[in-house]
Amino acid sequence: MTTTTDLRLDRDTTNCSIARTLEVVGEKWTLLVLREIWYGVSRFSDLHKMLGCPRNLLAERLRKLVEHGILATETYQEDGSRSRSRYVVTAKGNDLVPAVLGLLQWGDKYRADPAGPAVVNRHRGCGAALSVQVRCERDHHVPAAEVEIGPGPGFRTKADPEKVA
Amino acid sequence: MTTTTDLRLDRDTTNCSIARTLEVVGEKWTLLVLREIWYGVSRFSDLHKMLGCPRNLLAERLRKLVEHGILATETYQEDGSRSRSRYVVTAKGNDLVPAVLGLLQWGDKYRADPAGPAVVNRHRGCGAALSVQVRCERDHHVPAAEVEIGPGPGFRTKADPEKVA
DNA sequence: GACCTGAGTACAAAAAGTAAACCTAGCGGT
DNA sequence: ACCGCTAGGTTTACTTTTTGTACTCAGGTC
Repeated sequence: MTTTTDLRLDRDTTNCSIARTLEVVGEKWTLLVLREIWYGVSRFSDLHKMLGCPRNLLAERLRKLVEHGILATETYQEDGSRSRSRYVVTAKGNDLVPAVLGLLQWGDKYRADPAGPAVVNRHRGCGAALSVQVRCERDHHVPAAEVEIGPGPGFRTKADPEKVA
Repeated sequence: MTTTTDLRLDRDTTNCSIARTLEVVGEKWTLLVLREIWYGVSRFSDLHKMLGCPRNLLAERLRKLVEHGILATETYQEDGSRSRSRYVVTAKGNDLVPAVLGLLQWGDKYRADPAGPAVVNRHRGCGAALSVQVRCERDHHVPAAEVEIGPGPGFRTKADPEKVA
């Protein structure tokens, strides 16, 4: 990853999509809660059992994820129990899959268990293993060294934070 | 994302590549430090200026990233100054690009500034815009709904954490 | 009416994050 | 030889989060 324009030092850093995403999912446990729900765990007590995190944090993280529309609650009722609610991932939540699989892929490569990864992801139907890739619109595979960062429409400088590029 | 085998409730969660990755880069500021360095900022004081984070945290995060081989230090010398060190991303660090661009892409989609994103990423040379995608080995584009999770070689159950699948 | 279970809330202690002051080389000027 | 400047950190005192555990609450079973 390199840069041609000098975004370096007078860039206004308040408009950053990475930071904005981390505001929502960057706290401890949040992405692991999502992991469990993707893996099929949906009830509060099961999530707590799997994660081993404090119950109040689990409640808070779930509340925030629901607030942001990443999770939704569904009510369900088992025979001989009262109705309860469970958590499911929305389409907005599913759009986090590439980012999270990116983290998973890095962990598989650099911090793997001696026995190998605990889970593998495949393309349902086709059965082939998955990878997360950076591609350009012309469908070239883009390695990190060929990523070029340039100012976008919302680019601002520190000197003049009103004016957009 | 769905699951066929029941990974749900008796899965041993201690072998997880997502969690392992977050142990290294999941603390506050860490991914933003990497962002700045990818954007071309490399000196301690410049990083501090751009991020506005506490200096001790910046020092600690840099130390941890270097320890894990995600960053490396280089010494350089400007005219009339003593030699100093700056931080550069290693190949191991660059392998985090897909994950971080995944976060950026989500932020661009759901939490964009009214004016648009501050930066855009392009394929150097070709000039086309980038996207992060999940693909299978047969090169199908895989939407979240078609991701199938199954036990991998390091899969263990809670009941019997010794035995791998 | 006593007891169980799922889904939380409440709270004290520990850890992490924050802000600002302080330290420490080397340089260049005098 | 001393002075002050600068880059790159440490230290310290304070605030906020996270942790672990205990408690509540509502509906259903016995």
